[in-house]
Amino acid sequence: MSETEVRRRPGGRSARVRAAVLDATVELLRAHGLEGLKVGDVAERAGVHETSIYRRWRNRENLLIDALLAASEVLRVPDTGRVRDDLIAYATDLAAFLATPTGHALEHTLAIAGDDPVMRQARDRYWAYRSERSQQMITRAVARGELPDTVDPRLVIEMLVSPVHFRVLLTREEIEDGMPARVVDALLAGISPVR
Amino acid sequence: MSETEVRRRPGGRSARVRAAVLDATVELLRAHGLEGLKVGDVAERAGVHETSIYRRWRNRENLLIDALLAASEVLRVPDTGRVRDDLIAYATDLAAFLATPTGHALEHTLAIAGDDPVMRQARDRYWAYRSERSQQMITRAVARGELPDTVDPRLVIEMLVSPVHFRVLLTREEIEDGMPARVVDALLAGISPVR
Amino acid sequence: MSETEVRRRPGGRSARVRAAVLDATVELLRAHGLEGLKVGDVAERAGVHETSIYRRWRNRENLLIDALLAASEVLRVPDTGRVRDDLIAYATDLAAFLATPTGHALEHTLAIAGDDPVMRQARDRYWAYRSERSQQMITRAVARGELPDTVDPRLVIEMLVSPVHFRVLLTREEIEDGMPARVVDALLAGISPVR
Amino acid sequence: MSETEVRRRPGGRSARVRAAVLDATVELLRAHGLEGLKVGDVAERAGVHETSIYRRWRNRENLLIDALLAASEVLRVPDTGRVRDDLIAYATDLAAFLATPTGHALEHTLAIAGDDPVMRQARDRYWAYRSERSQQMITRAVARGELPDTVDPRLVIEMLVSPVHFRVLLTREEIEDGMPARVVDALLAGISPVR
DNA sequence: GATTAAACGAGACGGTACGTCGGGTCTTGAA
DNA sequence: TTCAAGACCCGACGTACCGTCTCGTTTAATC
Repeated sequence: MSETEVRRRPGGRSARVRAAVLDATVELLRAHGLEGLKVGDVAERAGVHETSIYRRWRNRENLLIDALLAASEVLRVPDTGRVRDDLIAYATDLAAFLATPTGHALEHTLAIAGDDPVMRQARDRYWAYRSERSQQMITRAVARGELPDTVDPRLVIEMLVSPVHFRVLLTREEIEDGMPARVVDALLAGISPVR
Repeated sequence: MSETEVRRRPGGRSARVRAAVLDATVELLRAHGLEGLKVGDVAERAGVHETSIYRRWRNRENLLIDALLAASEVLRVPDTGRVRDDLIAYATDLAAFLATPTGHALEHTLAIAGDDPVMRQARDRYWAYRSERSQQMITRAVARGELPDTVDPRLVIEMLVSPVHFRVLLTREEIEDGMPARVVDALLAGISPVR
Repeated sequence: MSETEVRRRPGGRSARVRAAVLDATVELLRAHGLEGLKVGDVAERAGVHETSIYRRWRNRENLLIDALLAASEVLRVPDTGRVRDDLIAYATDLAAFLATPTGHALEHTLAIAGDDPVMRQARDRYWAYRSERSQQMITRAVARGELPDTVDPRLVIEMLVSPVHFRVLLTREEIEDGMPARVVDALLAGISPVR
Repeated sequence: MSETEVRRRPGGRSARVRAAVLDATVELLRAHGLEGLKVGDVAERAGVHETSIYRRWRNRENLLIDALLAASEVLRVPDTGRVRDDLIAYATDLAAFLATPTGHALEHTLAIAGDDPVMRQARDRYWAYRSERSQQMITRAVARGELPDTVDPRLVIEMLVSPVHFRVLLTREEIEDGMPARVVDALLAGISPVR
C-alpha cells in the first residue's frame, strides 16, 4: 500500500536503491527518532547518494511517509470468535506497536504531517486501510449476533483505539496491563448501572 | 499555570518582555501556523531582541509550549446537573477549541514535543490541570447518584476526549455535529444490548 | 601559492566563486579595514551565498589568510647586479606595500592569527615563500663576490625587513624616505668605525 | 606609566578594585591568551561587578592596554660598560619576555590595537618609554668612545630589537640561543668584508 | 552486441533558520 | 544618590539541514 510509483523494472537497480533507502530510513528512525532523521544520514546508510533520494522522493516528508507506511503492516486483526477477546487483543497489539520506536515515529509523523496533497493522500490511505480491517471485528460480531446491527463500527473502533493513541501521543502516560480490557468492558457494557 | 520562572519584579521590564513575547507568539501562530512560526518574527513583532528570547526560553519549543499553555485556559467545565449534558457540552467545547488555529497548534506542539525536563514538566502540568477539572463532572455525577461509585473517572474522561483528539490530530476528519452525543451515549449505555 | 584545494574543474563554478570571494574580501578589507570585514558583506559583494563561504573556508580567519596571501604576490625581488641597490629597492617596495590598506591588513592578520593547523600552515607557507625569494638577493651577491660566503642570508634578510615591519606593526611610525638606505648601509658596513 | 586616571584616594576601595582588576586581567591573559580574555571573566575573578569595569575602562581594549603596560615594566636596561654585551643582554632579555604569555599578549595587543586616541596615546607612551631607556645603551657607548657620534641611536635600537619582534609576532619562529649575538655582531661590524 | 535514455554518483551551491557569543547599555531594587 | 545585579540590546559568527543544479558515469531496456 505504500507504493507511490510505478515500478518499471522490478529487481533492477532502481528497486534495489528504493529498498535500501526505505530500510535505512526505518532503521535510523528507530535509532534517532523523528527529529534525528536526516536525509543525508539515510543516504549514507543506504549506500546511496543523497541526490538520488531527493530525485525520487522529492523531499523528506515523502520519504518518511513511504517508509513508515511500509513498516506499519505488522498490525494483525484477530478473529477469536468473541468480540471482547478480539478487541482486547487488538488494542493490546496496538499499544505494543506504538510503544516501539517505529510505532512512535509513525504516530508523530502522522500527527506532524502537513496538509499538502501528498501527505493528505498518504494519511487517508493509511487510516482507510486500518479502519477497514479493524472494523471487521465489529461486523463479524454483528453477523454472529454478538452485537446489535445498530452499532456504528467506525465509532466503536474509534472509541477503542483513540485512548491508546491519546496516551502515547499526548499525555505520554504508560498503558498499564489491564487498560485495554477496561476500555473494552466500559465500551461494551456502559458505565451507568441500569436504565 | 504556565509560569516557568519566579517573577522577581512583577510589572518590571522582564514581565513586560515576557508578556509581549508570549502574545506575539500566539498571534503569529494563529496567522502562520506551527511550521510558519519563526523566533525571529516573534522577536520583531514583540519589539524585543531575538537574543532575549533565546536567553529566557532557550529554544523555540519551550517558547511554544509556554505560549500555548497560557492560551489554553479557555476550556470551561460545565455543571448542568446531568452527566450526559455535561459530557456532551464539554466534548463539544473541546472540539471547537481544537478546531481553532491555536488549539490545533497546541495539539501539534504537545505531540511533537520532546522529553527534556522542561517539556515534560509543561506537558504534565497541562494534563494534570485538565484531568483534575474535567473529572469533576464524573465525581459530581457519582455524588448525585447518577453514576455508580465504581466508575473510574480518569478512564471515562479519557474515553470521552480521546476520540476528539484522535480525529483532530491523526485522522484529520471533521467532527460532525452529533458525534459528541453519540460518544457519550455509547459510553453511558454500552453497545451490547443485554448481557 | 594560496591554493588549498585541488581544482577539479578549473574555470568551473567553483573556481569562479573562489575568485569572486577572494577579490571581494581584499576589496572590503581595503575599504573597511580588518575589524570591519564581515563575512556576510563579502558574500553579498561577491554575489555568493554566505554559506558557501563558510563551507569552503570554515571561518573568517581562513578566508582572510587565503585572500591576503593571494594579494601579496605583488612583491617583486629586484636584480640590479648590486646588493645595495637590490636591498634598498626591496625594502622600499616592502614599505610601500605595507603602507597600503591591503598590506596593513595582511600584517595584522598574520600577527593576530592563531596557531591552529590551518593558520600555521598558511603562515609558514607565506614566510617560506617570501624568505626563499628574498634570500636570492644575498646568494646572488655572494656568487658575484660582493659578499663573503660566510654571511647568513636568512639573518641578513631578517635584519633588513624586520625594521620595516616593526614600524608598521608596532610603533606605527612613518617610514621616512631615506630609512631603507640607512638600514642597508648600517647592515653592510656596520656601525663601529674600525674592526 | 600605565596610569590612565587620577587616583583620588590611593589605597581606598577604588585603588583596590583597580589593582584586583588589572591583576585578574594579566592572570587570565596568561591563562587563556588574548582571544580568550572576556571582560566577564575578569570581573568574576577580580570579585568585582562587570559594570564596574565598564564604568572605569569604558571598553575591553582600554582595560587590556592598561593591564599590559603595567606588566611590561620588567624589562631592564643593562650597563656593563661594553656595548656588545649590553646589546646582547638586552636583546636576550627581550626575547625571553616576549616568549612569556604576558609578553606575547602585549605584542599582539599593540599590533591589533586600533588608532583611536586612547590606544594611540597608550602605544606612543609605551614606545617612547622603551626607546628612551634602551637608547641609553647607545649614547653611553658614544660617550665612552666605543661608537662614533655619527650613529643614529634610534636606528640602531630598531635594528636590534626588530628581528626579535619580527620572529615572535610574524614568523613565529623560535629565537635560538646565539641569535642575539649574531644580530649584534652583524650590526656592529657589518656584513661586507672590506670596502 | 551497440545504442540510448533514465537513473545514479558526486559535489558545490543557494537558502532559511537556529542557536551562540560577547561587547556594551539600561533599569531597578537596595544600601 | 550611588552601586550591584542582571536583563536587555545589538550585531556578528558559525552550524545544520533542506533542497537544487550541473555534469560525468553507470545501467538496463531496446534496436
